[in-house]
Amino acid sequence: MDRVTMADVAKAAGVSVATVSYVLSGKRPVRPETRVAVEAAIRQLGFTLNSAARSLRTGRSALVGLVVPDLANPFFAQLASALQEHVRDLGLHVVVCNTRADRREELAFVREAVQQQFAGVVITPFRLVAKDLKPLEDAGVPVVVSADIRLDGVDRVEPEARAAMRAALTAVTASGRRRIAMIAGPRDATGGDPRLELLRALTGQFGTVLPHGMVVRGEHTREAGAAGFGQLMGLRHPPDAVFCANDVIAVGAMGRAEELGLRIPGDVSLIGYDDADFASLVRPRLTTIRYPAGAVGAAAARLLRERMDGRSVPKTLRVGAEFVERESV
Amino acid sequence: MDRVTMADVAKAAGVSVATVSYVLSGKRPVRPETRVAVEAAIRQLGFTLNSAARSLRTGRSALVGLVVPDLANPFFAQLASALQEHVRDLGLHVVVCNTRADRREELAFVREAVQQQFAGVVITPFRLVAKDLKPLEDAGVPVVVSADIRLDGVDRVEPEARAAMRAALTAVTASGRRRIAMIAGPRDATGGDPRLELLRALTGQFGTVLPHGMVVRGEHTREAGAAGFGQLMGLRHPPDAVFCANDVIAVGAMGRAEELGLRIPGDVSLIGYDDADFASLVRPRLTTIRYPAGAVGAAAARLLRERMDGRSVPKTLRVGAEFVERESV
DNA sequence: GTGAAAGCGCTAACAT
DNA sequence: ATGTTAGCGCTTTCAC
Repeated sequence: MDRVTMADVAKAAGVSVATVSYVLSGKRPVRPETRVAVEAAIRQLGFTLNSAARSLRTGRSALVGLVVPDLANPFFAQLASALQEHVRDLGLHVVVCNTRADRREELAFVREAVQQQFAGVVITPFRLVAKDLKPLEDAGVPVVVSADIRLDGVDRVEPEARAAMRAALTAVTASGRRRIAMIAGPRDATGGDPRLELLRALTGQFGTVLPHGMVVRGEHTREAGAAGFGQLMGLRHPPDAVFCANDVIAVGAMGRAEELGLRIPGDVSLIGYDDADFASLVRPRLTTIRYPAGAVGAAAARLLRERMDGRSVPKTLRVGAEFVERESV
Repeated sequence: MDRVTMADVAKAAGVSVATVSYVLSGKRPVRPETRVAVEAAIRQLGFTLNSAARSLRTGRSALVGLVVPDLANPFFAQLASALQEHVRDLGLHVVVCNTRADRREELAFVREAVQQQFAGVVITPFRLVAKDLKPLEDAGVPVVVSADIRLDGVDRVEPEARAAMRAALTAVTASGRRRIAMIAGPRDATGGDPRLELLRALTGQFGTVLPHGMVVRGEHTREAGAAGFGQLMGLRHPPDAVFCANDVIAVGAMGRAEELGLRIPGDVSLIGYDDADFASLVRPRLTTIRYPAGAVGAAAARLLRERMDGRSVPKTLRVGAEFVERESV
């Protein structure tokens, strides 16, 4: 019981392999009766296309790489889920690449994507810069960068978070807080930390500032969140409101607050980012800026498809972020 | 700037393509100096293997499919992460398949795996039965089933949860609870619900029973957890301890308890399963049976590798589950 | 509207 | 220890 090939189908249907191929691809007209015969043969023999052969011939695989710093972070898990769902219709599969925020792993996956002739790559670069993505462009692999950093010449999906951040600041200052701080991502991350930049840009409008001493940095982990929060609270003049680069960090901070006997939001307000699903589960429920992973996945899929359909000018899609007020402010 | 092929490398190194291939694969001895020359040429030309060509030739791709009911469930996200990490060393990539517990999607992915000649498949079947996996075996694709259900003839990784469940029951009965209930998975899920069977088998030893009326069923979602809990609490004689088929369900139940004004564990004990990372985040902290996703991923990778190395008799690996006592009992 | 045939870049006999 | 070569199954040009 060997593999069924197009040749088998062709023989069974009394046509040439070329015709079988064209019936499948629709790339040239086929007489209805021929089509029917071929389709019958396909069904009868249980033929399925060999994608390795197709890839070899066309120079493109049916794989989309998803490169993220932490697949276990619910935000990225949901992104993976959504992306997969959306590229399925295009007959594509999602290959996940967990880089653990490590630059070498990111680079390794970029190389893999070229080697495997991926149909596309969706990446949230963490320590990669624009030119690291160059090999992909050179190889003609469509790239979508999902991050709120400015990167030229590539398709991007980024949050539209200004209004949400403003709303957050409004809520924070309305509850009398003035000493704003942030637990941001690592200094050496790609693009610094755009969420920090946004916060900084906006604080001025609220009669406050975000002095350097009020910004601590770390990885996007609970541990870093705890450490950062501890650091902040050890200051001579500790903050009364702490923004976090994402919800994972915020949850770490919340844990440390409890250990320190600090009440949230009584003693200090805490604001997350992403609205990961545990955000509404922790106590107090985390007030956060929702960046919908599902919508991001959908946007990335759209960008990818447009590229594959021939668009050649870079495009960026904005996904709306939204202030979600719960109990931590 | 065309793609660099083995032929280019061979020419540059002054050898044949076969030699280049053998240098790469190590499948036959090569003189050191030859090897060096080839490696130099590879580096210099920036050659990378075309995996489509290799796959076409060998009849095997470098892809491992991970088929799960819900990629957004932290347990499966971590499994994906761990699996990827472990198969990387084998030069394999992980293709994720989110089936949303839908039998048709599960079947579709099994077909895909055959068509794409996957190097292996790790699957947590939800509505698939043994014979649905047959096409994979026929195609010679190594399969690892990750589930606590008995399936013959395939490699499996399953939890060793008896002791943990006994510990849970001990804790529950020690706090005076006797009216045990369970929110289990759907009746039509593959293998029924083994976690329910385990609980049922053990309750007898604790001087209690698990009558049919005390078992409600639903999907592995928060909504189903909430609904199931509500149903249980609407009983004439409601339970004073509720086991859940996983943590997602438990969290749903916890939410409904709050809406109902029921205190946990004051009025009713709640026990989860998995120890997803939000389990320690909810309040009260969820007491649960930890099934370590990372270890499951590692075990699956090991099984896969052994198969690829030639083992032909099915094998099952057990991963220890552990009772984690927190605040909900 | 259909067919014949040339490869895509590898691997693995089968030589030597 | 190395080289030659057939062919994996498809897509697509060129011919009819």
